[in-house]
Amino acid sequence: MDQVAETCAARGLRLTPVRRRALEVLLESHRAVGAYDLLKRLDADGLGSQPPVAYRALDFLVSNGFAHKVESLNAFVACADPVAHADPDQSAAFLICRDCGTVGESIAASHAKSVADAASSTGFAVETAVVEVEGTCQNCYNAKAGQETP
Amino acid sequence: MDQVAETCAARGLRLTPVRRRALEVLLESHRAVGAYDLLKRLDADGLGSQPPVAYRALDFLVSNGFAHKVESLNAFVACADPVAHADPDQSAAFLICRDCGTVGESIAASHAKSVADAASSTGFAVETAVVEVEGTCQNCYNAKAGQETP
DNA sequence: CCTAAGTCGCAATAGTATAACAATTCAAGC
DNA sequence: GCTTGAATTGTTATACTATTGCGACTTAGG
Repeated sequence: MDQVAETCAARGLRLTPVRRRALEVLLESHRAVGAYDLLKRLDADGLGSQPPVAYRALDFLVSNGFAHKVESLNAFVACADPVAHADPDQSAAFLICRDCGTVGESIAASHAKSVADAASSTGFAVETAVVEVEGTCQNCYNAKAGQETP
Repeated sequence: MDQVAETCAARGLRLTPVRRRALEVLLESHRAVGAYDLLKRLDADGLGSQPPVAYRALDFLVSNGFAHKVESLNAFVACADPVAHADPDQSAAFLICRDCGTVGESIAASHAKSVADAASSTGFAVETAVVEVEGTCQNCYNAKAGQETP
């Protein structure tokens, strides 16, 4: 959060109350947040109640690399390392747990990059790469294994 | 198309008129097709006019590995090789051109697989992997290069 | 036959996202 | 301070994507 504030200052971006609060919400919930869930939170804080409020804040965060959209959930997460993703619209890779809903940005860069490289080598000019893996995280997997015939 | 018909017969799946026509539409347009675009086509053929008609057909095609959903477009494409994707919900990788809209299933298997493997090695139980690269395909890239200062 | 699973037709509704435009705020230069 | 232009916000309306629920019907298998 402080990182982001600094980055904004450095780049002359305006981290307005709505945008700041939106990022806080994403950071607090370690899962993907839908635009309308975010909107509820913003509305509760008196920061606006109409869809464009949420979408504009999210657009800002995403296009400046502070958050990502998880396409397969139609939802958004805070970026794990805003500084590394200095470039807007940079690629990331996500592990999405279907049981607990957490979204990890773990295997990230290397694989997103290798995919992008492979695409480039076929003459395709890459703009963004989306890599999303859905399944069960280790915690939930263990938990389920423990439950069977208890 | 014939392949799919055979596969359905072999697996005891019912390739009904709506489903067959839906697959034809996907195959004919070498781009991603939205559910409502598909619905228009089906309606024109008197095969139904309500959203569930399209979504049910698409569900059938996707869950049997005859088509894929392109998450970043909220649209669907026919699977390039239905037989290879014998497993339902199998992974694929797409190259999506922002200029001409074509969706290629090119760099596919190897990368989707390596991503899935990497996830597995961290203890994550993979169910599906989504790999989508957006950018400009070679054709469009060359076309644009030719256009500059004509 | 008959029955159970799968499919279809239809109506309603839920969820996601954008367009358009007026009003306001802000930072910077004069 | 004042002006000006760009960015941001407020608001309304609307478009697009997707699912739920239920009753009717078809179909394969007993």
